[in-house]
Amino acid sequence: MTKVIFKTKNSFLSLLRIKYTYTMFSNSSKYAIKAVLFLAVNSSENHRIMGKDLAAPINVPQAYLAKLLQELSRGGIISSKKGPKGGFFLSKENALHTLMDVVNVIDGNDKFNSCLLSLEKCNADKPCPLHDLASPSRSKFIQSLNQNTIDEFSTQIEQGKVFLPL
Amino acid sequence: MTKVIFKTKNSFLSLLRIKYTYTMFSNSSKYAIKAVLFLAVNSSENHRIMGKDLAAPINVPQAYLAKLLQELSRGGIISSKKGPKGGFFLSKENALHTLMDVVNVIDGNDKFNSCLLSLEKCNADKPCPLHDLASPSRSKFIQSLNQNTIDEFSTQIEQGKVFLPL
DNA sequence: TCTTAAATATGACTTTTGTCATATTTTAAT
DNA sequence: ATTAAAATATGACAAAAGTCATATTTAAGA
Ligand code: FES
Ligand code: FES
Repeated sequence: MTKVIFKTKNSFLSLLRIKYTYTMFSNSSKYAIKAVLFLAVNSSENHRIMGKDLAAPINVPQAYLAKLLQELSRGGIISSKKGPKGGFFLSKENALHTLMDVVNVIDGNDKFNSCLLSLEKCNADKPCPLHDLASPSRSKFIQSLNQNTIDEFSTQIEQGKVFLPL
Repeated sequence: MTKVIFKTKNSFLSLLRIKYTYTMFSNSSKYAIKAVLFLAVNSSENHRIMGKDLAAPINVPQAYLAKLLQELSRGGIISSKKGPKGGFFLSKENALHTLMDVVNVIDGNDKFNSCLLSLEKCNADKPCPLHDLASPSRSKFIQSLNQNTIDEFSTQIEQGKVFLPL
């Protein structure tokens, strides 16, 4: 028997969210990336966006997002202005960061550099059984997380080549 | 100031283990995969291996591994025999399972089929900004998790093409 | 049959991650 | 100056993942 308790609107909504999938990103990082990219496309120095207006379009719990935005702001990934007419935005310099910078701020550094199975560094000379299956593409993926700027991603979005997910 | 308390030998050892890296596998799944592959190479119907003799060579905490082995056994991924001279082993049929079967038993099903960023299914028609970077290789990887049998992996290990990590 | 060696079941506990709420600080506008 | 609207700091709490320990069950061998 499944027991469900409805406490608040948010906890109800969270039932609809799919959690904990194997994507190498923590939920927090995913949320943060979505927020940053949304800001990249929709905000600017003089068009700031409030936390609560950001939460809905990217489908992230408002209170949780608030916390993430604060971490991103502290980490220099996004900019903000307090008070009335305040909000969050991406400066030109902010947009030069990479997505790896985003996850480093949210989840800490050095999460991507080890073997799929072992505790050692991934090593082509003594590959684990999954190395050849995963490693070439994996390192390419990690490389673009490290190299492509947020600005580049937002250009792709503006050109309609890729889409910002809910 | 870092405060470290040494409680037991195992909790000391666990300090040496690298935890929580972004590899799409949970620690439990990684441990389970290592255990299964080790059994595939080193055990047979009439050469069973005890839990405690398995823990050391694959560098997994003994008590934790015990629990995983029990789940794997219940899930039909590995075989076991109780009592003196008992232990764990892989039958011929066991070895026909895939690594995806292993992680399904340990972490539950349907962990691999969603977009890196969104809650929707990954969708080539409306790709998220990371889709093209990750998806082609990712689906190939997932496909071989689903198709290659444990037997095939163990052959590769026996041929010295790949190695079982600590 | 008794003893002993093994897996099994069960669950307590810890750490990490995810979630939500609230008091404080800053600043624009009146 | 005062007010109100925003971010910020802080932390309580919940859920999931990881870790460890112990009592029970099964079966081999004396
Ligand atoms: S050695 Fe395991 S992924 Fe490279
Ligand atoms: S749409 Fe996001 S990974 Fe495919």
